[in-house]
Amino acid sequence: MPPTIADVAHRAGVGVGTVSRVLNESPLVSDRTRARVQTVIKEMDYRPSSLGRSLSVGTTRVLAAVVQRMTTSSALHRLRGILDVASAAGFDVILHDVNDVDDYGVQVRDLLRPDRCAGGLLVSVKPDDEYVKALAGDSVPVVIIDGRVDGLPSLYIDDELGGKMATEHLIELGHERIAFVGDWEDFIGFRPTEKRRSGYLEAMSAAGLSVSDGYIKTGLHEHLVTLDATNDLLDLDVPPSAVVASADYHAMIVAQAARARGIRVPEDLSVVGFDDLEIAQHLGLSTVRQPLYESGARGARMLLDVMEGSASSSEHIEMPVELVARTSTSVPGGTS
Amino acid sequence: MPPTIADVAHRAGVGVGTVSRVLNESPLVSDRTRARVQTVIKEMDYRPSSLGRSLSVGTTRVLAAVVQRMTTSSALHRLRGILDVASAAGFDVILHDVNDVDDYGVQVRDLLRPDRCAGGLLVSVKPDDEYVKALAGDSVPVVIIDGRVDGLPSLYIDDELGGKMATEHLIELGHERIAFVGDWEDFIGFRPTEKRRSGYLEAMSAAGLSVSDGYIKTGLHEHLVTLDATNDLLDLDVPPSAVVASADYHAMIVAQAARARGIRVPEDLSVVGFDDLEIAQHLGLSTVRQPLYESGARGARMLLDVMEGSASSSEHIEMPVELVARTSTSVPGGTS
DNA sequence: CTGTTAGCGCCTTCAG
DNA sequence: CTGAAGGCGCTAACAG
Repeated sequence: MPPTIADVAHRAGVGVGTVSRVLNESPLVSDRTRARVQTVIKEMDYRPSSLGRSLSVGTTRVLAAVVQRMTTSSALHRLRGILDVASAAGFDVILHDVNDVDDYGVQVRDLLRPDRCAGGLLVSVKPDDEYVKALAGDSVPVVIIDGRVDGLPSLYIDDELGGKMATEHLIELGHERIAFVGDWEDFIGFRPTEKRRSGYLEAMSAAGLSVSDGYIKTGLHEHLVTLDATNDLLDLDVPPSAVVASADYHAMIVAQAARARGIRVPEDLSVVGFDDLEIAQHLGLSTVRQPLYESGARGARMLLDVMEGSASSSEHIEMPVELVARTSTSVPGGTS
Repeated sequence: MPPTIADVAHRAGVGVGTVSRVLNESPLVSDRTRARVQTVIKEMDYRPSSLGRSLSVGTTRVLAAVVQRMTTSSALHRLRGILDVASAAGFDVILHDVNDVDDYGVQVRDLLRPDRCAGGLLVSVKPDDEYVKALAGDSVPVVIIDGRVDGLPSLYIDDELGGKMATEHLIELGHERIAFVGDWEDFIGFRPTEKRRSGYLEAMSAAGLSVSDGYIKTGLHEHLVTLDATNDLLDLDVPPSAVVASADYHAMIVAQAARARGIRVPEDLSVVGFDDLEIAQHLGLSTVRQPLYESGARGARMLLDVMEGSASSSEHIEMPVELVARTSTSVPGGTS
């Protein structure tokens, strides 16, 4: 129903080739005809069909972003970064939420084909080995955001370092009884929580601190009810004086659980999160910041580069993490 | 580079028409040939090009979701609902974040065309009047999620009622000094905050309660620093004993601001939010729940219906709001 | 039942 | 500089 290039050509009294040329800003058009064609285009409110164009040139003007169980705000922030640069570059972005453990490989492989998109962003999603190898096949270029896989351009942070920084912050404040609460809600991801926990353990042992029994509460998202986990912690004979949470989301809940029992934060319990969501700042939550929006934006830019061949197809970029001390942590006993 | 339908036809020793027929499950194919073709398809790992198909049938297998400044978790939850049903129906979804006040009309109009998608979901985005009229043009069908516009199928809630319910909850608990804190971060939306505030005012006056000077803090997102707003409130000679926030996000900050000055929640200050985000439950936040995920899912389903003509193109559906009382509200002075 | 053919809308040679 | 024609991958209408 919308006008086609032929309609425009007809009305302007030129051939479709000419219209196509003015559309693509080819210099091979006289100013006169160009002007005439452009006028007609305005008149008819003509917009070239992206479908026709894509089929013809063999490449789409869309990027695909694959996320998993998009429940977290961190995914949202990354997404914004992606959308902003994609949009600025004139690309649409298809958002795909993988929620089936079993055939996500198929889902992703089917999505990442030249007829659906020109490139893919795997956000916190780890392609299975088969897929990584098959990438040589008919897949479009891909970059990993929030994860690292050999052979694929990736953007990631040092989760272990992050966990260590959070813990060291507490140690420096004088804490000795430090617990760890976290989940690994990701089922096809990189399990950052495990690495953060390693960092925690490392920092503890480096400081000669021991981790008491029951001081580590981890589990699947659905099973780890952070509230309960925190209560368990607080019920111990020797409860922790501080806890490092694997994410701001959990840190918020830990703090709430504590306050609900009359335990003050940070006076009686210090809490550190991870991510530095927008809300963290408003809640005064101490946390390990990772560049969320930036990782999305930079990842998208990287993909664009790879797509046009101006970037190596196997760059690995580590984004910085940084401790942000706010008011949810203090020396044991309060008063900082 | 990927195999085409012609390749398959050739290898299977049949015509492209036949391959197309088995692809589309036409009954007009003998079991024998069908089997042979399918075998070849597997062998070659052939997948039909969505591009070719779309161009041919004249309609895409993609939905477009338009959001504005996707910063809130509520948008995220709605999005999940959309993705789930779209994906189940075999549709891709393009996510478009409008972030330019000026030409969002153009952006949206260009996006909502048959060559880019088969239907559009405007999430908390209000199409300008021009656009609504122009919908008769070459636009694809559209449904509004989280808003109501005449002439377009819409899904919405009664924001005024919600604001009223939140306020009445507080009133029933015995509060008389109730403040309102909210923002209207949306620049092209339906300004739900205004309606919620109206509901608040209505409830107050219905109860014969007066709203003191300075008890209403509203403004643009960037300018309304909730933390400051709360402090202003608490600095008043006669500070409120309760506040209704226009969203859980702000409620969380209000509560934090209070606690930071040693004001207990809910003993010294009751706080009600709006939305019932996933985190609200874990924080014990009393709030007015609106069905976020459901609105996305149902909106998408509705769009699918409209697209296949099985639904009136101008249905209005009001989703229910519900007060969820938790532990951030109590009678003035605490206890209970 | 099945092969062939004509488009779908656009870009890109290839002659003029 | 510009018009005409071929082809992108697929579906649908048409002969067999």
